[in-house]
Amino acid sequence: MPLELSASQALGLWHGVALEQVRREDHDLTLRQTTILLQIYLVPPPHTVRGLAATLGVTKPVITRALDTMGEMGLVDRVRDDRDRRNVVIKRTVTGALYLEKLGDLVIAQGRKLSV
Amino acid sequence: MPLELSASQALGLWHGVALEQVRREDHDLTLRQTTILLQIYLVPPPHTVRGLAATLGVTKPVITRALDTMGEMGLVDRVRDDRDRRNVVIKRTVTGALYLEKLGDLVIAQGRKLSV
DNA sequence: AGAAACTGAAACGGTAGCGTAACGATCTCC
DNA sequence: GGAGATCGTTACGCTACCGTTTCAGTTTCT
Repeated sequence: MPLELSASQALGLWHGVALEQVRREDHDLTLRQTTILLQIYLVPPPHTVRGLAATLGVTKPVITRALDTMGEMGLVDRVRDDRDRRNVVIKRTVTGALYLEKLGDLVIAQGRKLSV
Repeated sequence: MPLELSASQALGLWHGVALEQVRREDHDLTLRQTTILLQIYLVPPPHTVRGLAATLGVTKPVITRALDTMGEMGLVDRVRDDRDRRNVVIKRTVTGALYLEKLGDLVIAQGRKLSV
C-alpha cells in the first residue's frame, strides 16, 4: 500500500537529509547533478546525453558539463558507442554506486525517525 | 512505529522529488539554501545568522549571502533585534511557507508511489 | 559521392556562490 | 568611559554553473 506522509513528516524527512548532507561537507552536488546521477543509477541503461537532457528538460550542454564534473569525481564514466559513434554511453562506477548508497542510508536513517 | 525503507525505495523517493524539482524549473535553490529555509520553518524561532551557521556547520557569510538571495525572492525576511541590536532575527514569510508547502507536496506525492 | 541531419562537446560572456579577511555597529564589563 | 568581545555584513579574488551559439565528427538518405 502507498506511503501516506503528513506535510510535516515530508518536510521533516527532507530537512533531516539535507541538513546531514550539508554538515558532512561531502561533494556538494547541484540538484541537477544529483538528479542526473540518480537517473543513471536507477533507470535501466543505456543513457545518453541527449536522453538525459530530454528527461530532465534541460539543454545538452548542461548534461555535458555535469558529466565533466562528476566524471572527474569518478562518479560516472563516458564511453563512445561503437554502433553509432556519435553517441556517448554513460556508465556507472563503483564510486558512484557508493555515493548513492550513502545518500540512501541517509534517507533511510531519517525515515526511521518518523512515526507512521 | 518507525518508517522502514529499502535502499531502492529511499533512492527512488529522492530521485522522484529531485527530478520533478528540476523539471519545473522553479527557483533553483542550493542545497545549503534549501537547508536554511527548512531550518527556519521547521525549527522554533528565534533564528539568527550565528545560530544557523553553527547548526549547519558553515561560516556566517554563507548564511548572510543565502539570506540575501532568499530575501530577494521573498522567501525570508530579516529584522533587527531590538533587545540586542547586534542580532538579526530571521522571519518567515507567506511566500516562503508556500514554497515549502509545494516541496512537501512533492515529497508526499512521491511517497504515495511507494509501496510499504 | 554529397547534402542534410544529428550527436556530443567547446567557446563565450555573464552570474552566483565560495572561503578568507577585514569592517562598522553594538554590547559587556571593569 | 574605554578596552575588548560579539554580531552581521562587506570586500576581494576565485571557481563553477548558466544559456546560447558554434563546432567537429558521424550517420543517413538520395
